[in-house]
Amino acid sequence: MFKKFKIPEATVGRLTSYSRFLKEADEKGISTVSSQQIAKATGVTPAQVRKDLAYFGEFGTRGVGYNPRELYNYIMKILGLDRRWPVIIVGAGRLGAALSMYRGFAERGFDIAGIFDVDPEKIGRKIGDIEIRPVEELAERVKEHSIKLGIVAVPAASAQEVVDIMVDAGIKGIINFAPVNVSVPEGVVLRRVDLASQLEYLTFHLGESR
Amino acid sequence: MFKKFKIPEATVGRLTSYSRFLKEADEKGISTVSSQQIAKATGVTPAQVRKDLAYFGEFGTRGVGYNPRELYNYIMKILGLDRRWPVIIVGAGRLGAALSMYRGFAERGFDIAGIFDVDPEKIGRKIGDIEIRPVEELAERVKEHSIKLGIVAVPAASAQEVVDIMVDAGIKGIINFAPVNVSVPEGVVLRRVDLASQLEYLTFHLGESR
DNA sequence: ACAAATTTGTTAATTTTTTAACAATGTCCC
DNA sequence: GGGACATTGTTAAAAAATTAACAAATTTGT
Ligand SMILES: NC(=O)c1ccc[n+]([C@@H]2O[C@H](COP(=O)([O-])OP(=O)(O)OC[C@H]3O[C@@H](n4cnc5c(N)ncnc54)[C@H](O)[C@@H]3O)[C@@H](O)[C@H]2O)c1
Ligand SMILES: NC(=O)c1ccc[n+]([C@@H]2O[C@H](COP(=O)([O-])OP(=O)(O)OC[C@H]3O[C@@H](n4cnc5c(N)ncnc54)[C@H](O)[C@@H]3O)[C@@H](O)[C@H]2O)c1
Repeated sequence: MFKKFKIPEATVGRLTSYSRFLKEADEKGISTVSSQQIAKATGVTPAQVRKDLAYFGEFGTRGVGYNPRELYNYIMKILGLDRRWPVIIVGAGRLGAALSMYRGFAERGFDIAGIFDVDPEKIGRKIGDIEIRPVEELAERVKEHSIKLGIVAVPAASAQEVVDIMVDAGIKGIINFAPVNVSVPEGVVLRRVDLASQLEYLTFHLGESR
Repeated sequence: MFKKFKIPEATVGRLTSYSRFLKEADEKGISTVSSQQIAKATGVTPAQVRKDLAYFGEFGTRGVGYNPRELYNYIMKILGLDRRWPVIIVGAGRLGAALSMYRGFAERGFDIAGIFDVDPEKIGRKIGDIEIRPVEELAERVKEHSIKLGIVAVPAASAQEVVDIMVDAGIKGIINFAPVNVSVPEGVVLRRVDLASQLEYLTFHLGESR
């Protein structure tokens, strides 16, 4: 599709920011934006914006700038968001429930296509209009709907076990919210989100000025 | 305190991982660990572990390794976690509620010291044993308890407004969960956590194999 | 039509981060 | 006590990412 030799990890995150700004600009009826404006709005340098885009092609016009809608569409395609993605969540606790109801996912093309848990108390209940199902049904559902994405929101002690079940079922991309390192086989993309660590980043830097 | 010339941003995140492993090792009664073992458990290279630590001092013994408890204590000190930190949360919605109840924060030294919202329906209710208070009371509470850390869990449209209130009150480190760029003055550390973007990282990489 | 002003895409330079290499130090075993 | 082995701290090399610079393309004003 696009040349994907070696894209800096951070570029992907910035593309998300750019796309959000571009969508807003388009909705305001703006017909051209410069790398300067994109940079200002997203907190990076104009050179960075152009460099990031250059990995994937030429999307602007010299002397003019970019068309927001057009560039937005390109970026969404680069990110793989020119389609909708079903996502399963394992762990219907507080975090799992919050994520299940998060409208921001749907806005970016992600549909919650299943919530699983082991707690008999929770199975059968609904979060929004999705019923919590036992983990035993996970594989069937993943296969039936060719689901590729999963979110792990179970306690740390169960995270690896859940990841293994997901991988066996055919999940190819996983976000793990449990504060523990889990391993996945080649070909499965894993991302850990450690919220306590985010706070620690702050305290580390506050410490600098002591 | 420590020399802090220029520490890679990623180092801070890795220190969190190391510390978690070291705590476990210590609790198992293990008396020495090597950079090799730390690396294996946290998914990095041994050289990386030693380099990360070298920014801050010498914590091991050549030919031997590190004492888990000792190194754990050092790292916690480096991260600024040799004390407890009160944290306020603004936005008592689904995410704010989940975060308020998250035991993982307390385990790392963070205490939820206030939850604020504007919704009259929510003010006065309790999450766990903390009462949701109106945002108007934020400044008073922050000043009274010298609170330095805040979490923003309000809709994107209100994020900047809330950040401004926090900064005015004296908050020095902020985590923003709203999918929007907000700005803070010099001297305030800001971190954005964009969960949709995490999923997009996955779809981007899944796209590679198409 | 042409000069001045913009703004991109791309290449080069710089900076930052990671990885590798190895001398210094310590343990273990005979 | 000495040689084989292990493991750190540190320096050097390599790789990756960011920033800067500038030629090419476009628009605007005269
Ligand atoms: N609550 C937060 O704000 C928050 C923030 C960051 C990280 N986390 C992490 O996310 C995870 C979930 O946190 P939480 O607060 O929602 O916890 P929780 O205890 O409220 O929910 C965990 C859920 O997982 C289910 N579960 C346990 N083992 C399971 C298994 N093997 N298969 C399927 N489901 C299983 C439990 O029944 C429960 O419903 C934890 O690892 C936590 O550290 C939570
Ligand atoms: N729910 C999730 O899992 C999730 C995940 C990632 C990011 N987010 C982001 O976190 C934020 C909160 O999400 P949510 O799902 O909890 O939304 P929510 O609507 O459930 O809660 C938002 C809360 O903020 C309060 N609020 C609004 N304006 C305020 C103001 N000016 N001052 C104080 N409080 C105010 C509202 O009264 C409400 O209680 C959003 O920006 C969302 O995009 C949510």
